[in-house]
Amino acid sequence: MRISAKADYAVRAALELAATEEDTSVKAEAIAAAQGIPHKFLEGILGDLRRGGLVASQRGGKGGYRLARPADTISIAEVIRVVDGPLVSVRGVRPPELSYCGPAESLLPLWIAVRANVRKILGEVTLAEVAAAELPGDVLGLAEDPEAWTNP
Amino acid sequence: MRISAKADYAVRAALELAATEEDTSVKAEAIAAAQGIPHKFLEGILGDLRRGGLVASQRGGKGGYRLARPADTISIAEVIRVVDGPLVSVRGVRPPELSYCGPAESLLPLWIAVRANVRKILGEVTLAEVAAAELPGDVLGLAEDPEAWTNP
DNA sequence: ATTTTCCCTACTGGAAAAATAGGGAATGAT
DNA sequence: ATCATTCCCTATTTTTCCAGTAGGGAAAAT
Repeated sequence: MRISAKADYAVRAALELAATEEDTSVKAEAIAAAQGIPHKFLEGILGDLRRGGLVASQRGGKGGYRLARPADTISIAEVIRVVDGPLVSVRGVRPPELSYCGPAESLLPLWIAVRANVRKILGEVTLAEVAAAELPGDVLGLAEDPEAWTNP
Repeated sequence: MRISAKADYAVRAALELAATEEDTSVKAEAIAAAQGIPHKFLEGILGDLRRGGLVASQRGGKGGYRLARPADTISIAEVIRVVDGPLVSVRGVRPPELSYCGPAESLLPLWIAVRANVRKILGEVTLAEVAAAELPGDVLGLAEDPEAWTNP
């Protein structure tokens, strides 16, 4: 299960915007520099976010990007979906479109359960919370377990 | 977050073996036919599983594959790790190797939490449970929620 | 008018995923 | 001993998608 560079970059860019005062715009170049993201690649991502209705843009001298909605109303899941499509997929298709037979039949509910669990986390955490380093209690609980940081 | 064809195939192949009586071997071709997996591709995957110590093989006329350990001691996570490496990665690297700065700093514990949650499910569910269509209670609970089956 | 910045299209290089091909080595049956 | 079967290994192909690049056009401010 791999999270793409695009999704990672998109979330980080959105976090930079979330950390800015409302109604001030940030230039793509500034975001790129702050987060170490290739400038032109980031421009494409910001375009996706704009078309997805998550950010607004302004051209010209004092131009730049800002969030289209308050940071505490945008979940991490939303950001990822806008740039990457479905949050979880198996062989490129969404779990509900899969069909298994024989002893593999219960694999479908298993993938569904995994997806539900991922959704629960990424869907409840907002840009505001991550930017302020104030993750919800249940998420913090998971992340604080030292076991969660060990490798295999 | 995408689960590869290889991981999906590997789990399904392992489930076919789990559904067989112990100490009887199944030919690669039979598994391929039962699950609709390209034969030669599957042979490579079975080779990985063997080198990973999850299946044993036998050549010749009555040859084939069987699980190297009881099906209730092999988790889905183990199968995926053997063929695909790390269960969860961001831009190809494991979460603990990542480093974020500025407002993105709390992104790391978030990915860790996601990974912990995925591990909890795929690490506790065994081949025996899936093959017998008897998922653990907590997993079933997640999968039974109708909300979990809706698309976005 | 000029500078700045977003915006759009195309495209490229490369890696990884998915699958194929062909033959060598072990095993069991005849 | 021979033969069919099946796993085993290496290499190659084909495809797809990811990540990044390039160049210029359109809007806005100064």
